[in-house]
Amino acid sequence: MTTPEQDFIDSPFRSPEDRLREKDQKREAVLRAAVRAFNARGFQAASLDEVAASLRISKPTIYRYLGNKEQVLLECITRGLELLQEAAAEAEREPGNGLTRLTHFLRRYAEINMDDFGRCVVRTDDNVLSEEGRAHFRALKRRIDQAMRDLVAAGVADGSIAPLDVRMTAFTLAGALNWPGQWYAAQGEQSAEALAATMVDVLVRGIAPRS
Amino acid sequence: MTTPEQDFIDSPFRSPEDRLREKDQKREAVLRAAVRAFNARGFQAASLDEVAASLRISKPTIYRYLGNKEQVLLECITRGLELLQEAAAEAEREPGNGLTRLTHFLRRYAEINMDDFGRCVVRTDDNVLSEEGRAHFRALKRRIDQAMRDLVAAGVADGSIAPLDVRMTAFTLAGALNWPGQWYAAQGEQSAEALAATMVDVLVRGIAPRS
DNA sequence: TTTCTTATGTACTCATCAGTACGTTGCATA
DNA sequence: TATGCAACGTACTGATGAGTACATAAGAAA
Repeated sequence: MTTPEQDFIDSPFRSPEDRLREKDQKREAVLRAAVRAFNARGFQAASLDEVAASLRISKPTIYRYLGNKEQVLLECITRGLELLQEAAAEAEREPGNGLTRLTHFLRRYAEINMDDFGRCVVRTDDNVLSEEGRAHFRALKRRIDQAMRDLVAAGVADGSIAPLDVRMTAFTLAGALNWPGQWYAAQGEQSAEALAATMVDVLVRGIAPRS
Repeated sequence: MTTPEQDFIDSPFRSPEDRLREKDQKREAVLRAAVRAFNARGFQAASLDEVAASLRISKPTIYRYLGNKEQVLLECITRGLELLQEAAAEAEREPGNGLTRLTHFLRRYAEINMDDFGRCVVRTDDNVLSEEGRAHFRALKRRIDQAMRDLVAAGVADGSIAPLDVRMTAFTLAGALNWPGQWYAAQGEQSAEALAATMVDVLVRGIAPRS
């Protein structure tokens, strides 16, 4: 953005950089199609032939851009977990007390779980992965879990959160906000943001009336 | 139990009633083995050969006692949903205000979701089922969902629950309490009952401190 | 023009299962 | 004793799908 760029007309002749960008876009498209298929029919049931067909390409092309089926899944999962990681980092940087920061994080957490890659994280069961894949997956999830616990602990420490068991509280919150990933189909009614906000509100205030 | 019964020695010769009872027990054992396999590896990944091997029988024997693979799953799911249905009926009969009854139900709900058949309900995704299976499954789930909403609505009506959106609240509660089914492996630390009670407590009171 | 590389498709192999045909054994009944 | 039926197991069929070998086409480079 610092140097002025000349406008070229849309040419069928691609420069080396164009080729690279195209390659990236194709990789991205494959990932997108795969995560949709995985979410819609489950990892095991979704076939790579299916994914390929949805892009009107052939299966070996998928193998060109990503490795085997598990690697496709791992990439999807990693994407989702990176989004969560960013959200956690953001929450930690934020001003305000523990509860405020946690609330922000929870909202983002819920929203991400309704996004394609986030849903994939929530819907993927450990045991479809190889030993190494599982270890990788679990390590990343543990970091998110730890971030959630840290925020809860901070809130408990500064008094903005009730003196609850940190582990169990984080588990309960995460569970509640993971669930939409199993259900949300973007079919509408409410936007993901609105749904997330409402759920977080229920969790923060509880269902018992406040005097 | 009204007529006195003679004590027989354990004989290898079975009466017709014994045969029937044995048949039932075998059917039960198959179901148990199947639900464990489904929960452990997922419906699609778990093979009936596997289930059969775990009982040291052959696959056709499974087909003798239950129909095809989907019917085995449907039976497991139905079992779990029947447990939930009973819990709902019980909660409705109970004395006390809406919140009290809901709280009881939520605890049972969570406990059932950590039991074999309950876990199966939570972990089974619609889309592995046939059209009819899916319809059956959804209808049963809808009844549970409705019972949960009714209890929330009753609590809102009698003032024992804060004036929240009934649908979203039920969804949030159910989501939070479904989640342990994805994780709980009976490995211990806490009993299912203790875990359920703690989670319900967090949900009822919320995480924000009460003055 | 020849050759190398990149991108892609066709057409396989091989493994895994769901589901089944059919045999066997043993008890029960006629 | 003959016949029927209940309770299994062995050994298949057929489908599906992951992963691969190899051909091909088209541009880039030499």
